[in-house]
Amino acid sequence: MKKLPQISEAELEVMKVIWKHPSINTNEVIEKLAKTSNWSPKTIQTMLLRLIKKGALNHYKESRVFVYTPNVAEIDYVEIESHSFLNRFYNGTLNSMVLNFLEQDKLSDDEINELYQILEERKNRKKE
Amino acid sequence: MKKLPQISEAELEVMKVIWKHPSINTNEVIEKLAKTSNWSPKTIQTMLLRLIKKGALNHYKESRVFVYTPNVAEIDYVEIESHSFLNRFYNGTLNSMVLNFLEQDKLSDDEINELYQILEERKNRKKE
DNA sequence: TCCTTAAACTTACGATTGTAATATTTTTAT
DNA sequence: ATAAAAATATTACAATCGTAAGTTTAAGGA
Repeated sequence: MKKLPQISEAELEVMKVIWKHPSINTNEVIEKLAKTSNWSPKTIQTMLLRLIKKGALNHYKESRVFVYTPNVAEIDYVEIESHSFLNRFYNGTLNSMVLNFLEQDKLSDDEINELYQILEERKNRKKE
Repeated sequence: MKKLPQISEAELEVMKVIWKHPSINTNEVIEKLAKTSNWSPKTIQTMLLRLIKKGALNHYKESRVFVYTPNVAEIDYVEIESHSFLNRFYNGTLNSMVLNFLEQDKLSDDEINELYQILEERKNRKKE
């Protein structure tokens, strides 16, 4: 499995917009983040820089501005983080987490039903 | 909801042994951690100190040594971290996470069955 | 071509973290 | 009562992070 760079909390927010809009340029990133954060453009540029240095992003110049593309796939990153999280708190298994949520009454009846449905459908699909 | 102190990755390992053995003293903490880590005793003492400063631990002197007890409940901490994790990666819901794991084929048939069983039992229990 | 401006590059700075070493204070044993 | 040993307290130091400001370079307009 590919080793992914360490991405910090704030950097992750930047990655998210780039995952959502690959081939986005500096200003566009800043614009998007202006809506969800109150970071200064300078701050965002620092984070872009750091993400490049870490190898999380690729960038190239398009006419006058830099354009960024992810160098790590969101799916891979989320997977790694999920496993690391499950290992830290739930013995490494998703089922432990679900069980724990149920025991702590953290799921509404609707959610439980939905989950049940999801699994049922999955089981049926597998059978064919 | 009570605001919990920020606990770092390494500090969390220390918290875990104290959650598991409340009223444990410095040396015992060091012993336990020797088995799972290769931290120097000094490092562990630093972390105990920081956890006290942060308010994550209580400590008192018992004869000649310090004894530590958790000042934040594991259950609360895990809950906060779980929600923060789900928010960061799965739109805040456990169901999204489960769905994602299913879609990515991250669960074995056995796990899926187990999960199904767990939910089924839960639904039946609710009904009575 | 030269100036203005926008973009990118360099530098900054305090907080937290990982990882201890050193120093001081208490205890215990002689 | 002192010395040795054990425990606690103080100090250290580089890396990462959040949060930018200042400086240089390049590009577009006059």
